[in-house]
Amino acid sequence: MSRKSASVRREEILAATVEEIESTGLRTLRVADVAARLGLSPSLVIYHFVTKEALVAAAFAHAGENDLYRARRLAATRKPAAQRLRDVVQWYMPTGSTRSWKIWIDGWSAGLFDDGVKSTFSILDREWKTILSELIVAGLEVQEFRFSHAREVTEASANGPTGTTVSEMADDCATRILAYLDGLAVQLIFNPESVSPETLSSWVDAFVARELE
Amino acid sequence: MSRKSASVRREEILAATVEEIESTGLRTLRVADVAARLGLSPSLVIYHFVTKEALVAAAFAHAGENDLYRARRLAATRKPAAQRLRDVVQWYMPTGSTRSWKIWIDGWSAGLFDDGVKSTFSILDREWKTILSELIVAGLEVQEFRFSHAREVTEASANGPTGTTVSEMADDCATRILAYLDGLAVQLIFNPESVSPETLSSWVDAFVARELE
DNA sequence: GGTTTTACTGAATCGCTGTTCAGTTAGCTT
DNA sequence: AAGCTAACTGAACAGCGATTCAGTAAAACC
Repeated sequence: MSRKSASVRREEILAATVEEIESTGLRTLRVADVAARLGLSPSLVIYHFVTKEALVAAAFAHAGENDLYRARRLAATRKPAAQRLRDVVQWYMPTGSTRSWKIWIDGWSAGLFDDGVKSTFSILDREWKTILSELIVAGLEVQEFRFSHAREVTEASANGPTGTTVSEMADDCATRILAYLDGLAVQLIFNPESVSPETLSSWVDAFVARELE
Repeated sequence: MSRKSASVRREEILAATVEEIESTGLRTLRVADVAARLGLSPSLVIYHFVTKEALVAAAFAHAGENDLYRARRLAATRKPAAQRLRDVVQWYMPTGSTRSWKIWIDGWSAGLFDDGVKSTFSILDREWKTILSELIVAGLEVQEFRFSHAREVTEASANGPTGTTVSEMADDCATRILAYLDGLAVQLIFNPESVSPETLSSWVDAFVARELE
């Protein structure tokens, strides 16, 4: 039987874990199933990750970083900022299969009462916000975006008109966009008949346009 | 030891289950803990609900119906439609404690791979949409709301301009509002430092205003 | 007051699954 | 080629927790 270096095996196991979570969910995740998926013994999984809890936490971080990696590449193109923003948003969206989204909903649930997972999600979320926020700022600088609306919203809030920098406003804007995307993903899973992927996509476009017109 | 009628006991057990889920989450929910919360034997819980899975499903439906009941009352006031819409939206929002929201995130996760729970959530979601949708239609009739924006969005979508009734448009509008609320709730839980309840509230107001200006 | 129904319990069961551990062997080093 | 390190396995363990079941006693009913 072929042996592999620890780092390679760990990667394989993480990938298998992610697949397993996506296909059957966290509730019924068994270490044995992850191992079986690779034709390995359950002991090996524990050998590499010490505990199931740690395995799960690592798997979420792994999946999250993968998505982020792709997003960062999309954000680093030479296209105009507006287009790059669109690309990144499209990538975040549950366009094709809702399958890949299920893992995040499962992850939220796990994060509710597990501080390790929770902080992983906080971090991933902030990374996404940073990507979007920077794209927004970039677009503002080249005047692809206005910001009329966001400014108005921010000034109406309790913060008061002073002390809100452009980047803070962009952060908030990113937060709103991501929130909308998350919420729509949930809708897509629980009421797929009421929202088709296409309408969903157009709604998101409209939302972004309203934020940055 | 005091005995109670089956229906009363069931209610008690459901309430206790909801509390238990809210405080420690679904992952670690044990029948024994629910029973202990009421000073009863675990066997009794099973006696009434046959299986843990059924108990959990019933608990979600129970909690959901409770929230809906309150929402319907808020929607049936004599206030102007705009105000009632506000009230219902505020009630849906995670204003005070995020605690009550955790159960829904847990519920989504459970619904991902449990068709019983999933359909419960579909139903609850449709109920919420109906409430909002009817309020929107009511507001339109009295011309408290315009609908300029929503019309424009709908016509831009793949459906084509024909065949979209007012009530369909209101439904879609409700879907978008609920999605935004769901997404913001998730944000509030995983990045409470980046969004205060107040700003969140103002964002929602702005969103609704944009939809119905 | 007796009988039946039905809420309720305690203890035992039983399956499941994460984890341990003693041992095996592939593959690198020298 | 010998030896060491580290990946890997199989079988056993262990604990948890849902479910069962035989039995108890409140109510409800007559």
